[in-house]
Amino acid sequence: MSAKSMAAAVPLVSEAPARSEKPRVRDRIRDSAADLFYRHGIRGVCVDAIVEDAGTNKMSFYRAFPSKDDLVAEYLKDQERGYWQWWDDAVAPHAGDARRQVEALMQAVVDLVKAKAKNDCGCRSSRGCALGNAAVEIPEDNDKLNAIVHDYKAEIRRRLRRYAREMSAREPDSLGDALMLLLEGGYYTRLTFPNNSGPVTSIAKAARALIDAHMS
Amino acid sequence: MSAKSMAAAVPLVSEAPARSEKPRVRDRIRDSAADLFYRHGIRGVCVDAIVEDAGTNKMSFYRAFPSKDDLVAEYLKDQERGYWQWWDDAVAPHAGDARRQVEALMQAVVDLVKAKAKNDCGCRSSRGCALGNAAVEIPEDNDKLNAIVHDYKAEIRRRLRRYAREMSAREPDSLGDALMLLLEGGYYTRLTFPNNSGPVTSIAKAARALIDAHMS
DNA sequence: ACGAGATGTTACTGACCAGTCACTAACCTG
DNA sequence: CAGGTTAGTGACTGGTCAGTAACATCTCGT
Repeated sequence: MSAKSMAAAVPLVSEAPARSEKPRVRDRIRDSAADLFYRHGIRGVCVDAIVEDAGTNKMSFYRAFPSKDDLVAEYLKDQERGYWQWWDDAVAPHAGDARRQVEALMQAVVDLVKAKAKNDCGCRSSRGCALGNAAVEIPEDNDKLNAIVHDYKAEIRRRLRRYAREMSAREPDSLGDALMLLLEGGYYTRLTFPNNSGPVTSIAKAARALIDAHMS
Repeated sequence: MSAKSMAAAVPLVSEAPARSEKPRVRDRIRDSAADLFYRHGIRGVCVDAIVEDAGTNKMSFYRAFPSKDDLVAEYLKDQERGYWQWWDDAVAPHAGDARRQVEALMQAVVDLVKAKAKNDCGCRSSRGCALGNAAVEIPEDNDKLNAIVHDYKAEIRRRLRRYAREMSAREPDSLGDALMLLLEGGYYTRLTFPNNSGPVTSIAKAARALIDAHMS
């Protein structure tokens, strides 16, 4: 946790580079979990599979996380953080121009889909939205996890409605919601159209048409 | 399966109506499974829970279904059949007018959302699309179940593109795909906006705007 | 009333899975 | 080098779950 221990992870002298510096167990677990949860679903991945993938063991897991659910919560929050990072990067070049920001966002979705696999920004896309998919699996009485997903989706809605307002659209809330439907539909359909030819490839064009319709 | 056994389910004379004719075990299992799978997800419902809800026992279950997976396959196909029924009913009043058919379909989605709970046609909506949600849970190596979901989504896409073509839209495939994104987004967001105020309430308006944009 | 097919009961197997325990080994820091 | 921290091992508990076996009962058409 301390700055000192962080520095210690960096080799002071060049050493046998056979295997790069092994990160802390906790981080390896998080990385493995992110990968496995995303690909196989949360209920489809057991703790043993995670620790095996992370090259560690169950005791180290439970020393780092009180329970599997706590790891899931961290996974969801990590995915959310990464998503907002990706979002902000996509819209940053057009600050002050809400319309261009939305268009850049939608184009970024298309680019993500057309990218080979996991790309630099750490965003996975081949199975759509990690948080949305989690909503299918989280039991309804799990308030903690459901709240994470709900807050995240509510923030998406809030942002898109704000863009619509900023571009002075007619009925900005309707436009914002419509854009959200496109976006969510894009993620959802990735589950069954994992190739680069699914309906999501039309999302940028559709968004432009929708915006035009609200800019009389 | 035979016509004779079907007829036997219909009482020939009026009889004690205390409890309506108890359907065959197999059908009760299917009904319970449909309800539980939809509400809690497929991996979240065990065989014991299904047979208890159906008022039967595990042996009768395995006499009627070779495995849980076979029940899941039937569940998915049942849901699909019910969905097309609902779809066809929604568009039937506007046969020959593709644009009105799409508009009626989207309005039917809104109506479904605004309906209190499960409605007459047997369509459930509070947790979105049963088939789409299943796609989150089905392991990638389960070709049989994945094929069911894929074919279903491909048919949605095919139909919407056909409507777009029939209404002589510009770039009909793009319009069809855009409509599909709206539709799928509507289902997906139902998971996290289960009330009647989610983005899906804007779907009919959004669809009209999109169609307009393709009808210059 | 009878037989056959449909259904129920109980108990079981084997696999999986979350979480724990006692103990050991490596490593960093002072 | 001492003592704390971090990580690894293997065995274990208690629970869940899919699927099966043997046997008992019910129902319905004839």
